[in-house]
Amino acid sequence: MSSPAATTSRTTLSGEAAKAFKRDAILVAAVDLFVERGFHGTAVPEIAERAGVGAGTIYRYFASKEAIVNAIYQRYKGEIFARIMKGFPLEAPARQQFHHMWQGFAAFATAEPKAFAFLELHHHASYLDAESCGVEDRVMRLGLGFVQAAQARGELKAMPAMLLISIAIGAFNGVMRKAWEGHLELTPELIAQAEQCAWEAIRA
Amino acid sequence: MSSPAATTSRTTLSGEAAKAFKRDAILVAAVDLFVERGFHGTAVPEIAERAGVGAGTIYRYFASKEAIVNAIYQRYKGEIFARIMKGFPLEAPARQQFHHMWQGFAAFATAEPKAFAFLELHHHASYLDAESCGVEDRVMRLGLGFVQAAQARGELKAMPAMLLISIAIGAFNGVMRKAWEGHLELTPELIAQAEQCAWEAIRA
DNA sequence: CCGAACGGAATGAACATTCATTCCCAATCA
DNA sequence: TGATTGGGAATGAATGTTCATTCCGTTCGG
Repeated sequence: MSSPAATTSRTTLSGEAAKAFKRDAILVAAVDLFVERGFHGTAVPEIAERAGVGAGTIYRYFASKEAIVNAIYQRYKGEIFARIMKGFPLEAPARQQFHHMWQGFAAFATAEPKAFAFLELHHHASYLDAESCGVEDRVMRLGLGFVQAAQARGELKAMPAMLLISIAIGAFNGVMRKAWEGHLELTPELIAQAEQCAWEAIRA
Repeated sequence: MSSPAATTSRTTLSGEAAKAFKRDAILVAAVDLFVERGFHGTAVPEIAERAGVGAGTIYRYFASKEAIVNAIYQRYKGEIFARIMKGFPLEAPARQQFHHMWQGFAAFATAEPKAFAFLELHHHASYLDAESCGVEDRVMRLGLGFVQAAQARGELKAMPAMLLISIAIGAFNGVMRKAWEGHLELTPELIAQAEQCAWEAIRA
């Protein structure tokens, strides 16, 4: 991200790009394997092989296996958060805010199913560091605020805000999981139907 | 369960009981650790220590680490299935059937939170054998039948049956997860509120 | 006393990480 | 221009550790 006028005056751009590309290849390979076999079930040399690099190369980009899993977590959690925030209808009725969130999550889960599965499966795992957990916390606090505001306006059920959130997120995850397992085909129509169901679960 | 008039005519009850007890201790210890650290993250000697037996003893009761995880899966999946089937209101309206299922799941998840978390986390993992996956399939097929019957009666939304199931199960899991994380206190009232929400998600 | 059950050290395989070496390429020089 | 070279990047075999499983001397119930 930063471009320090470092040691060499005019750095080779192609070199920088190649570096970012390789780092990406490692992360993508790791996501695949972590989803398929879990963190402890995946060997670092396996990640290297799938990424098309040597085992030692991994350690030029990441300090440890844990650093990889945390980098993945923060990258995709950040990506999904940015997608939700972008164009969020701050002043709109709850139904519209809910629509924006649901479709945002669905767009992400459809575009990057592996990444979404990863975030699901590695939620609150012991190898996630404080930074990773902090990301999750901030997202949650933000959501709580919107739910409570909507409840005050009488647009959502008068139940614990956390309950409504857990039901909506849970319903979304449930649908995505069944789709991932091949029991459900993720068409735009199905996503819209699911959205309507979830809304009816939490609306006043 | 079965009492075959086997090899020894009158077997020593205390010995048999002690054996079952020790087997149980191993399974309970394994559930705890698998939930905390995952399958690959748990060492067999750790299981032995928590169960209060020697590492070698484990292999007198289970052929391998995989056999342990499958025994756990099948035991608790069977337990939860039996609980749901027991007294299921076969001829009642869908709302009542839903109530029975929701409360049955909730009773299980409250009584055995670790076991419920285990079933959640180890869903469709690569170390589950055909038998374990079969259990899951049969439960699902049964549920599908009830949902489709209720849809035919116009009591549930006219959407893909699998969608309604995934939303209801997902909502339940979402609530349990947040409770597990300490963000929600599982009182009977909260469970009832969640039930009402989930019902409104799927009812016609 | 006997045989089965037990415990825990022993074993061999697999793993995360390191490091001595090779490779690549851009800048330099003849 | 074409050969040379310096240094960062990449590599994969080597390392020390950890793990699932086995083995055998000991214990215990009957």
